[in-house]
Amino acid sequence: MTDIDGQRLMIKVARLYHTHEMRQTDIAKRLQISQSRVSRLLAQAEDASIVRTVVAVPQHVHAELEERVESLYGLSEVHIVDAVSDDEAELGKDLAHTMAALLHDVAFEVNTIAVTSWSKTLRLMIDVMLPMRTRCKHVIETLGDLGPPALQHDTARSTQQFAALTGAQPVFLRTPGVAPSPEMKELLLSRDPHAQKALEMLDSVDLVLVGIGTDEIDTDLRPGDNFFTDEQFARIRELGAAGEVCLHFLDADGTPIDSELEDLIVGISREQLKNARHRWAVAGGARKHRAIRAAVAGGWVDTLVTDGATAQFLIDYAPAAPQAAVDAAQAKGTSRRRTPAAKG
Amino acid sequence: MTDIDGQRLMIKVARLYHTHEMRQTDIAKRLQISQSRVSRLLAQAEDASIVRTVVAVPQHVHAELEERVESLYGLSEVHIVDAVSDDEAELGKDLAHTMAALLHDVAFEVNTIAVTSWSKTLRLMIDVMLPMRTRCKHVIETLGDLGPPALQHDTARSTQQFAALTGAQPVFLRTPGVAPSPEMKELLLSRDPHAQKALEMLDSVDLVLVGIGTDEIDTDLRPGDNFFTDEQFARIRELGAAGEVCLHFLDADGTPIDSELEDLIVGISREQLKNARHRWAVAGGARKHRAIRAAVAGGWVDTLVTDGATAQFLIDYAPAAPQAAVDAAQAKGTSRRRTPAAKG
DNA sequence: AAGGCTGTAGAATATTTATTTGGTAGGTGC
DNA sequence: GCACCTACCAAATAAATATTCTACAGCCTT
Repeated sequence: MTDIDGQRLMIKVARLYHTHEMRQTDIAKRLQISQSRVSRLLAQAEDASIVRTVVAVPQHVHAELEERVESLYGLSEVHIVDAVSDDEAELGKDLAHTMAALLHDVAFEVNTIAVTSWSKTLRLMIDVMLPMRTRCKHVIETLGDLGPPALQHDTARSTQQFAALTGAQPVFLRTPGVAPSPEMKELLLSRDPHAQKALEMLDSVDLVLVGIGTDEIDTDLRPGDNFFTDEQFARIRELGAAGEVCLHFLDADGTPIDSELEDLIVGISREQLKNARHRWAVAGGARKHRAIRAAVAGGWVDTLVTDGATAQFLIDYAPAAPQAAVDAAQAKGTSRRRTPAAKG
Repeated sequence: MTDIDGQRLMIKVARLYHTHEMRQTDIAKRLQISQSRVSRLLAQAEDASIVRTVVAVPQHVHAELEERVESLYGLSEVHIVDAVSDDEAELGKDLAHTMAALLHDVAFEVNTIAVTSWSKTLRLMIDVMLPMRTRCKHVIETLGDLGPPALQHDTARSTQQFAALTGAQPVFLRTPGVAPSPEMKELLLSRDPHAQKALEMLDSVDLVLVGIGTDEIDTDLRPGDNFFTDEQFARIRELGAAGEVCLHFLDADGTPIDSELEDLIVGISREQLKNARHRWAVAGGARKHRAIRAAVAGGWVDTLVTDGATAQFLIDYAPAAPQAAVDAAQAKGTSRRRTPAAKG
């Protein structure tokens, strides 16, 4: 009682302040409490995310760039955030917020979402998301566990939270994401009906959210620590890897690279990925340019959230034959256009 | 150029302030501008609604009340705002914000929305809405013009803005909403192909947004001024009117009242209203209790946004035979449950 | 080219908000 | 009952933000 009562007060104060635009002192007077309490309640409300402020970038700001990338690579949507700086951390925040806003108003029906909580940007996105009212039933992880236990924990928590925010059931993949050997992979899976189920469910997802990785080992991950080793990375680079999507390595043009590494991954398969009705990626920053180009050129993604510099890179190094565009065009009609939405 | 450039700066500042949580002075230093300018840019961003703060009431706060109303009246969803006061103006604001938030994440596909911009609360809602990404094609007015030209203008502007916000095409009904006589109605319509088209389009709408009116004349409207006269209102009250939805008068239990007034209305018909896939109403306040009860008891609405006191009224005076519930139950399976969506 | 008009900027200042301080009331465990 | 919490207040103050005030740049007008 006392707790819900406190929450009531918090909401009331938040309402008076934000939607009725009253001053804190006036609210204090009206509710017979001190101004300091009003201030604190507002702070509480913020970090209980009862109050959330969104920065909605009006369309058209980058319309040109966006459309050029879209048509060059045959993407259905590109969203460019004009990053606040080149700093990776700050860029990440911007990307995350943009993706969150985007996700928040998907315009199509969604039953199943696959999410790569293993991506730093996507985890950040989940942290800044608001609850959404969807009909989503299941949120499935795209990959098994990677890296040290602390990271695994974070990842699981993010998946959990994402499910909570969408009102869906989380489906975890609590299995090593990279097995030491193909035999081990089979062995692990054979003993884990949950994982088997999860992998099966990845056959039909409406929306998959992925990050895009480079051909280098992530700083959060120790080589070999539940992940590929330095040697394996070296090997895959030799084979021409420019980046990866859900640990499927791609060459510079996005063609998937067949290697023994493929047989070690426990997670969404290439086919499953391509089968997903919508495939959204978020990634940016100079370090990832090549990888991003690979992912979009190969058609592994149909919606991209990135920064202006990356977009420019994509334009400068557009593929001669826009393979994905060809794919898309012959698959079905042609892609839907962006929502205008003006200002009054 | 200069304008879009200014906008860029505005957005950048908004980002730095809101998503990166920097102080104004730091932003000023970083961008080599004065703090006052930062403050002003932020203010600009607010009223260009590039920045919007939402107060999202967590679910469960009123879950009990809501569910009781839902089951007593067979509504698919009831949303209760804990109003900040009983004052009608303040209540209206709260209702409007809540409805806007709700609308912002509809979970179903929407092609056509019918909107009653003639309702004060709905106009307010439109003012506080953010742009939504939907697939909505058309936004149609549910009623012709009412009241003085100034009000007509506001209404048209609201419809226009609503369409812009949803990325849809507005379909206006620029015709008197109440004709002086049935003959005049026919005459007016026969000369107005636009209106005819609009009325036809109301045959299949996915979502209709309505207010709920009482059995008294609205203060914004002069009797007779493009509206019903005092006499007509007296007459319909005699016939037992408790309220109206889109000018269709209902008795205390929501049964529509047949009268000559029906033949004067230019707007969505009863049948069209009932045919709409989703019917959302927003209304509250003591003055409207009876009218709201009528509207929900008669099944004219399937989702209601209201205040706690009204909800309590609805419970206290629940219909003996929950007619709408019966309707709904036999029509199709049973209605979907609310989205939980928890907090991390 | 001078004079007015407008809009924008920064410096200074006023206002608002956040935090600290010191003190009281209620609750809890011992 | 007493020590020891916590939550709150009032008041004071620090910090942050909004709003002056003034200057000046651009641009008509004459």
